[in-house]
Amino acid sequence: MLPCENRLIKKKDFTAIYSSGHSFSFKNVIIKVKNNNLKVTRVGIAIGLKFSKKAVKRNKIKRQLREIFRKRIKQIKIGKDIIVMVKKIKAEEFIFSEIEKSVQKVLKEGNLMK
RNA sequence: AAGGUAAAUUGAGUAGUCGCUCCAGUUUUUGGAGAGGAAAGUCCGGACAUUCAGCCUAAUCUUAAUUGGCAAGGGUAGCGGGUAACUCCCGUCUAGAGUAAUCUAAGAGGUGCGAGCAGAGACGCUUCCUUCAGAAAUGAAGAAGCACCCUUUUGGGGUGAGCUCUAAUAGUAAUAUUAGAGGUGAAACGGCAAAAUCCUUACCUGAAUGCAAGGUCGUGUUCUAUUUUUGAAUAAAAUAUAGAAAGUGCCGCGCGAGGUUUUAAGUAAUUAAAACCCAAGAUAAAUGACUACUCACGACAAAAUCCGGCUUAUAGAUUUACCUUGAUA
RNA sequence: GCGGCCAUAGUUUAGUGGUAAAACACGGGUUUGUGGUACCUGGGUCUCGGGUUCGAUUCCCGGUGGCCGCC
Repeated sequence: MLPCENRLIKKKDFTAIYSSGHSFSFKNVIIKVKNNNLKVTRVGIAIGLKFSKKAVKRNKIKRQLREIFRKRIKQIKIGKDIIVMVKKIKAEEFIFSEIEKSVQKVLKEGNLMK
């Protein structure tokens, strides 16, 4: 789990990023980014019913994404708001290492790494 | 040994590193706790909260509120019991399925069950009608009284089972068994009731909405209306009250119809007593990742007010009781 | 989370236990030199699985998919 200051919580922030954020994607992972005028990076995760109808699967991918960003939070450029979304995934690709790789690629594409 | 029936338990484990939620301490890292048998579907029933509550009667007065009754609405439907309550559970009767263990059932009465004819009376008979076969005539199918015997032909008679009533015995009761009587003897015996009730009967019951119920504190933003003051000409500022929009803190929120063990009552569901125990409480919402070892190589699936049921999903493992068949003694 | 509703032809709707209906659309045919119009005609697993019933789109139970409301 991420520390409190690195979480993206408020509804306003989400709608702002959805409307005017830059988006990048690789395979099944999509990212939306916007500058905030703070000294921290904030990450929000959006997993809808469309990903899977089962709560277990949705919870699991949320946890895995959080773990990925927790490891990398200090490597990401400061002062960004990020939303992460995931499309439907086949059972074979539903593995931690696979998701980690694709997230890594997306972050490079968006030029977010230090 | 094989096959079957009924039920119960479990739902990978151990060690380490980093990280999350809550609690306690302490003052900057220390200790403890952290998803399920279905947490699910939301199909029922409660607890709890808010709002509403017709008529009569008695209690000094008042009230839905205490007593007794009615109306309206809702529920239940073999019989008996359990429970806070239930469409649940237990026991039992009847009917049906099975060699059996056992399983299934919403199982009161009336009205009703396509149209017409005969008939006292039709859901059944016949005809129309529908479907199938056929070139057609026509035949078959469209729920439902039986078996046997005698006589003999479009019929007549007898016996049994079945039906109704009465009595005795057993049982709290539904009911069962035995005995007797009655008419019927084929067209009136009997079937369907899941329409979850149009009417009746008996019994039970305030109703509606649901924790996004509801309560409370403060902050600050925007808009609208009103009042007062300043001010002056339609504008600005301040104060107070009310409403709306957006966002948010706290309570509700987990010690409870609670668990575990023992004893007692009961065929059982369950109840009573004693001892011990405290076991998630989040709010963009906590359980993940990595490493090592073991095996059966891990199914279905994750709390969101709480509890009792029902229903549906579920890999594998373990246990108990019973039944049938076969073998041996 | 709590509560409610719906599913019938390609689309929009009827259908209160007894042969699945209408409009538009679509396919085929006739008329026409061709097209339109007009006329004739065709196509349903009544969302899926059980149950009650002689008989179910309709009644009951369960699943699947979709939609809506709530400080």
